[in-house]
Amino acid sequence: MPDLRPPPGESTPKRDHLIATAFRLFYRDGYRAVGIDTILAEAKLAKMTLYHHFASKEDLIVAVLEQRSALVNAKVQAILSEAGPSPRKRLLAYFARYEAFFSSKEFNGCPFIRAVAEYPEVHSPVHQAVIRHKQKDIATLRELVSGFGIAEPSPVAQQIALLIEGALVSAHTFGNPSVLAHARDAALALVKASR
Amino acid sequence: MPDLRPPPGESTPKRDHLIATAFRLFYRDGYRAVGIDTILAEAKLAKMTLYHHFASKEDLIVAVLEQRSALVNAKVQAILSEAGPSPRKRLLAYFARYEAFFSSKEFNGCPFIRAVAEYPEVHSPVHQAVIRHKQKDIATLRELVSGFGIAEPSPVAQQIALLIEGALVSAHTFGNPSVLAHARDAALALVKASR
DNA sequence: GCGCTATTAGACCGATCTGTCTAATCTTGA
DNA sequence: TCAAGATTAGACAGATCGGTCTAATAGCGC
Repeated sequence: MPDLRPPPGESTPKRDHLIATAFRLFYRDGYRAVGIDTILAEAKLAKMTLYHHFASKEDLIVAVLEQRSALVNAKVQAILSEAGPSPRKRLLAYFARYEAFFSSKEFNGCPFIRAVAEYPEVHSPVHQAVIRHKQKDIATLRELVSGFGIAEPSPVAQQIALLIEGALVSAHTFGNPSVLAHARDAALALVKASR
Repeated sequence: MPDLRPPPGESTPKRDHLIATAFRLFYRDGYRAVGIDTILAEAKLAKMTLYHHFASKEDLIVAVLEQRSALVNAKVQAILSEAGPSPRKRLLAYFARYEAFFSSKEFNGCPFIRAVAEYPEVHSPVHQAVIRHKQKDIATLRELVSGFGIAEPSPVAQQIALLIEGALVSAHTFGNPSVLAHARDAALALVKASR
């Protein structure tokens, strides 16, 4: 009878399906624009199933972002590990992944940046989930940059992070994935200039 | 009796007050998160006054963005004209303006980027208004960069535009205005590298 | 087979949403 | 002075929102 909520983050088929469906709709239309009824209709699940796995819509959004973050990080690490040891090749592989993302027909900007736009307060759990993800992003970039043997990799990693954030936003705004090439060129120039 | 809508864009006191109030609330909480009833209560205006001046909430949002775009452009042009002819000083003045913006207590990211996040479809009138604004932004940057006598100013202007977009997003995400310094340093490095 | 839990469909709640309508009032220029 | 347009307050509509609740059912370990 208790119908207690299972421990958060534990993967179950229904929960995963809910998260996947929610992400697709949130990413296409926006977090506030999509109601839970729409998600449930699309996922063909009952309302109580959602509230069995998640405390609230906001809680679902956080879970969506965390799952997405894990997925993205795993993909990036896989790509980097098969890119070999050359720092230049690794950086280019990193950019090549974004190129594929930008050119996919589902591309609709960065789901994390859009979440911050809709939950602007820094203390919001949604905003905090984005911060956690973007911090990992920067850590990866710092590791990438330090491969070049630069004395202080952090500032350069920060700069490249800005270029990528800008490219994500700009590609979405203009509906044009080609801006990523500018980000890549600038990143290579910055690495070269700091050696 | 007809109560026809006045020509769009024509400035009247009530209309201006409505736009100013709407911008403040939209920028603080988000476009979908703020209802028209909230705006009207804050502006102390009646509902029919809003629908006398604007066809819909979306129409109001477009007007808000257009007014903001005009305001920002005027401010930038004023700052550039008092910065004198030195291209380096002009670029630094341009960045200094962002620094003031980032550090203001009202700073909550870029209202245009946040509008695109909430109206992701490129054909949406809101999205289109953002595109118009960002195109002017890039034109200003191109003019700024061409002052350095670079052979092809466009790519460099594009790269700096990405850095600024990234800084806007990143400062909001992390609640930390200091990222702008990284953008400025990278911009200077890119200009230097392309000469 | 039994019993526990997850899941189901859907009614229901109170709040909120955008937008329309009315009817009275204020403002202002001819 | 008077008529036309602008503005008012607020009721109202119809839809949707997130979330709760019930009662029946489905699935599964023992």
